[in-house]
This record gives sequence, C-alpha cells and structure tokens, in this order.
Amino acid sequence: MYEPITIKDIAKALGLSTSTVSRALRGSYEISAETKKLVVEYAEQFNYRPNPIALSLKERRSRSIAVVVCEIANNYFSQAINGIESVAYNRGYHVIISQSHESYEREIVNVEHLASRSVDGLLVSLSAETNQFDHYKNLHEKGFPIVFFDRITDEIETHKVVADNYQGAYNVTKHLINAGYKKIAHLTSAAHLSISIERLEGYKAALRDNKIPFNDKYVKNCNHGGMIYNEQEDAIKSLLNLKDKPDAIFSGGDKLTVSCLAVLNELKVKVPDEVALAGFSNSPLVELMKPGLTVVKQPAFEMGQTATELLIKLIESKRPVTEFEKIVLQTEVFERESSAKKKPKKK
Amino acid sequence: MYEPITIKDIAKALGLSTSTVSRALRGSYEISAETKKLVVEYAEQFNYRPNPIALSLKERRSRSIAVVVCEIANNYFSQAINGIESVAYNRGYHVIISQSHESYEREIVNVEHLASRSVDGLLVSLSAETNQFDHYKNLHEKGFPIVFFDRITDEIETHKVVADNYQGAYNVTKHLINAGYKKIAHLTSAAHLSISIERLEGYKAALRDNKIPFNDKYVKNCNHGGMIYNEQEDAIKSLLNLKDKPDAIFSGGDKLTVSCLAVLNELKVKVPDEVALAGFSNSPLVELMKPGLTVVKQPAFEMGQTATELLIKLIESKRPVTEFEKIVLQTEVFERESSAKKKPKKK
DNA sequence: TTTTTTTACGCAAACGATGCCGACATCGAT
DNA sequence: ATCGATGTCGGCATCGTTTGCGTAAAAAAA
Repeated sequence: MYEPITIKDIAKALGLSTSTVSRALRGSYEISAETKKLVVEYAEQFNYRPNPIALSLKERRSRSIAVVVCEIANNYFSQAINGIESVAYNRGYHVIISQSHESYEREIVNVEHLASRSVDGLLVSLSAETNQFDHYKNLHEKGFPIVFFDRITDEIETHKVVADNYQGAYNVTKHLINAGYKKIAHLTSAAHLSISIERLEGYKAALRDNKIPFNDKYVKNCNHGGMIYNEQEDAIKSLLNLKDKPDAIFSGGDKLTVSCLAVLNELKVKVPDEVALAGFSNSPLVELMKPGLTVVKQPAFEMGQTATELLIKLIESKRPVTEFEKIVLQTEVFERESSAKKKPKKK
Repeated sequence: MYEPITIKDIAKALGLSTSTVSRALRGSYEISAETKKLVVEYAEQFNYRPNPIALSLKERRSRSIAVVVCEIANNYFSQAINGIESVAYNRGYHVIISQSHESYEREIVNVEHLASRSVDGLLVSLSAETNQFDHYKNLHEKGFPIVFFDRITDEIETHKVVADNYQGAYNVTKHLINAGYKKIAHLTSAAHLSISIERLEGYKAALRDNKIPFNDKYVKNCNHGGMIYNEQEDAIKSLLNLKDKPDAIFSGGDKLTVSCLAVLNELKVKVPDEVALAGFSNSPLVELMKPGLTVVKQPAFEMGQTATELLIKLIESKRPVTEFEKIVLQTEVFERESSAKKKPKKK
C-alpha cells in the first residue's frame, strides 16, 4: 500500500543516523556541507515529506483548527468559512469543519471528538439548541483556545467576534418604518441565542424611537433556527391570522428570511403590498428574487478572518491569556423591492 | 496549558503498567475484573480520552478523509458535503474540507498538504483549471485511496460517482425545445471538464433528435466555472449580440445559471419572453426567483454519500483494489416560469 | 506434594521525528 | 607530545499507545 519515505529510510540508505538526517534537513550548523547536500538531494529525489502526525505527537500540536457551525449550506457560514480558511491557510493551519445541524447533542459530540488532542483550537458559532456550555467551559478552563463568533455566549470569557446585530436590526426596522410600515412583526431564531436577543433589542429600540408600541404577539421564535420548514410556516401563518395582521415582517436569519418569502408566495400573499419583508441574509441571490429582498448583510468573510486571527494568537501565545477582546463589525442594509414604500390603502 | 490525562498518568496513579491500563481499557480478557473496574472508573472520573494522534502514528491511519472541491459556497457542494459527512460520521471518520477556488495551483498545494499522511483518503471534484493529473496519479499509483465525484477524469482508474449529466442536459434541452424554443444557446464551464463535455453531448443529442442544427456560436465557455462575474457577463452579452440571437439559454452550472439570470435582469432582457433560461442548479432558492428558474437538480447528498462509502471501502480494504466502479445517479428537471411555453411572436 | 496450567500483569519495542548529550577525530596552541 | 577547542556525527530518550513475549503467583491437576 501507500508507504511514504521516512527519515529512517534516508538514514539507512545513506549510512547515517536519523538524527543526522533530521538535522541536515533542517539545516543545522552542526552538519557538514557535503552531508547536508547528500541528504537534501536524496530527500528531494524520493520526495520526502515529514510525517505530520509524528510531528504533532512530538510537538503536542496538530497545526489544525476546527470550526463548529450549524450548517455550511448557509451563505453566512460558508462565507465566514472562506474567511477562516484564508487566514488559516496563510498561517499554516488546517481547517476542520463540523456541523451541528442546530443540535445540542451533535455539537457536544463534535466538540469532544475534536478537542481531545486533534485540533489546537476551536472556532465556534453556537447551535440554536445550545443553552448549556459545560462542554466549552471544561475546555476553556484547561486553557484550550476557543473563539466564539456570530452566536456567542456571555458565560465564557474569551475572544468573541460578532456583527453589530443591534444596530443592524435597528437600521432595517427603521427602514421599514420610514417606508411607511407600522405593524412590523419579527420572526427570529431561538430566543436565548445572542443574535436573537440583540436583534430583538435593536428592533424594539427602533420601534420605541419612532413611537410605535411594541407588541409581543408580533414576535415569533423558530427554535430550530430555520432547519424545519414547518416551524417557519406555522409561525408565519399565525402572524397572518392575527386580528391585527402585521404589514411587514423583519426576520432574523438567513434561512428564516428566505423561507418567509417562500411561505408568503405559497399563500399568495403579495410582497410588499400586503406584507413587506426584510431580514438578515448573506445570500447573493436575494436580489434576483420576486420581489428582490431587502436584507441586512453581515461582513461574514471579515468575521471569519478576524476570529481566526484571534484564535491563532491565542494558540501561539506563550503565556495564558487573560485579557479578551470582543470585536463588533458593522452590518449593511441593502434596500430592495420587498420593502418598497407602502402604498396608501384603498379601502 | 491544556494537558489531557494519558494512559501513563493512570498507570502511575494506580501503580500499574501502561500495558495493563491499555488492556484494561480495551477490555482484554487477560486483565482481572477488579483491575479493569479500577482502571475504567479512574479513566471515567478523569475523563480520559485516547490521544488520536498517538493512535494515528501507531496504526498508520488518521481516521480522517479530505474532500477537495472548488467552493463550499455552492449549493451542490455543500449538499454533497452533507452527504459525505453523514456517512463519514457514522463510520468514525473526520472530514477535512479544502477548497481550490477553481485554481489548479491551490488544488495541488491542498492535495500535497493533505496526502502526505494526515488523511486516509481523498474525495475529489476537480477544479475548472485542472487538466493535468500528475498530483493524483502519483498518489494513486502508490495505492493512496482516491474517489472522484462530479468532476472526474478518465486518466485515473478509481471509483467515480457522477450525475447523469448527459441525460440531464438532454432532458432539459428537450424541455426547452418542447416549450417552443429553437435557438438554444449553451453556457458552460471550462470545455475540458467532464461535466462540460457530457452536458454538451446531451445538449447536442437533444438538438439532433429534434432536427435542430447545432450551432457552435451558441456555445460559450466560462473557463473559471463562474468564479468571475465578468466572464459570464461577457459571454452572455456576446450571445445576445449575435445576428441570430438565441431565444433560450441552457446553462451548465450552479453559479452560471444564477449569474445568467442576474445579467439578463441587469440588461433588462425579459425572461422567458425574450430569452428563456434553464440550467443545472441545486439551489433551493431558484423557485423564489423572478422568474422561477427551471433547473436540473443533481442528487448531491446521495452522490456525497455514495462517494464516501466507496472511499471508505477502499481505505479499509485489505488487498489492493483493482476493480473500480463508476456510479451514475439520475438528475431531475424542475420546470418553472423561466422556460414557460414560448408565446407566438407578434412581429 | 509436585507438576502443570491458568491467570494477571510487566517489559520493551514500535510508529516518525526531534534534541540533548556524549564521542570521536582533527587541528592549533602550548 | 599533550591539552583544549572545534567540527561532525551517533546514541538515546521522548511524545502516547498498542502488543508480543516473558514471568511470577495462584489455581488446578497429577
């Protein structure tokens, strides 16, 4: 089968010791020029590559980091992963991706599996189901490097990278208000998630600043973060069945935004005439939709990059780190037809 | 820092040898019930996890496989990866994802990096730039397990998993013809890619079977597989500038299909009235577009699953494998407005 | 009681690479 | 001629785990 050449093979072939070969390959000054040349050329010829696993065992590090997200088939995360990869690649780290599919159990299994020794650090965006953090706390207390991004928790003190969810939600809600909508509903993920909380706050603040009363019947949570279509469907239907039907929906998630449009289309509810729509999404396809969707876009790529830089700093730090940063990046609102100015009602 | 407990620690604490601990943990019959209990309980208490790196070094395998694709931010690939992950996870394998971004060089670097010893096998979908395969041939000749999926090559004899691109292209072209379109252009990726070749053949066959002459001016290649928006834009513009302008476009790729619609919208070309559109895509969002897109969908998840099963079979095979399978899965056409029946021209 | 068998465990090598330390030869200086 | 310095290399331990082999003590058979 597949048997790569080792340092031993070279040593044997050249009548040297493994230590000499090792040193020759790393250009140690203790090795004569001729021996070096001999070894290096032989290694070149037989395409010698140091065994990364042996190195990992020796150096007690694997030069790989893991990222734990709920779904890579989500534009925000695939963009973030591109950012992660770009930094990791340049710094000589492998990236291992694992998906929780919004399941608490899967998340635990993945993290345990990864952490034992096979990765040097973790980049985490919490699953929608997760509201306990012992599996991270244990690791973190032992000094294992973890950086949270996007969906974070206050319960663990480490570096964090987030979008300004509050401001993003505020801006898009305000945009809806400015466009003439007054009865704005909010469709969001599990209530305990950091992003849900912040976006809800931004939404509330925008209402407050514009003297629109907050109505908690207008807030619907999808606890599976958009994984289950029926959940969104039911939520939206119950919104539309309210006595005082909303005239706009602000949705707080990629999948939610899109499936919101799908449900409205299915129910033949006209967007934006009957109900306007705007929400968080990083999909490049939203502008092609019917109607083009107004979205808040997160700087996913940059978030991935920043989080990775912080993680590598953590990994390569000599001393235990006790000062942690929380980096907040700005979002951007893209206005499209789905939130076009409200037409005066002809009753 | 983070120092997990080892078998040695347990041995020292319990006054045993490492071999006894090791055997106790694996339930060897040579160890007395009491000692076993002692060791297992201690291990449990201190949350012992065998060091996967040490195991890899010993067993000369890492229980991880790598997948090399061009882009995870592509619905086809993210779905395929979900399939890969689902099988790998159940069989106890890690999945390492690396992206070539359609670059030949990146692909080589990634493959070399991965193959040396850190992964047990490779799942590959070729980048658009790749038309040389030495980096795979070298590995494959040494018995390194590789399975190709989606974008494959004839030059390497191993397991392969593909969609029935010929039939898919045939079906969707025929659908366009049946809808009344006669001047059907074809926008596709790099000409040398297996998927491009097969889809072109299917397209040609459908034309032939319906007595429509093939016009090579109607075929446009985007050599970067949709990575560069300008490339698609130029290709589509030049199609629209032909004396005998096509009345439909069949596109052969996720990104191409979508950016085709984007360009047409931008140019204010009405779809399908002026130009109809249909193409390969696995995006769940195409039905929400303006207009809803007619697409050929590949069984991405199943392809990922099948490829992974084959790869693991290859990895775990005792003997060198010489008999290889090529598995072809069927595609499905979803008809929507973008290829609605052609209206009679009012000239 | 003696011999054989069984039970239960330890020793050491191995996986690939690194690095400390020691060994030897050569050379210049005394 | 002897000593120390220098240059060049090998031996060995190490990382964590598994496993073949050896062996002591206990149990069973004689």
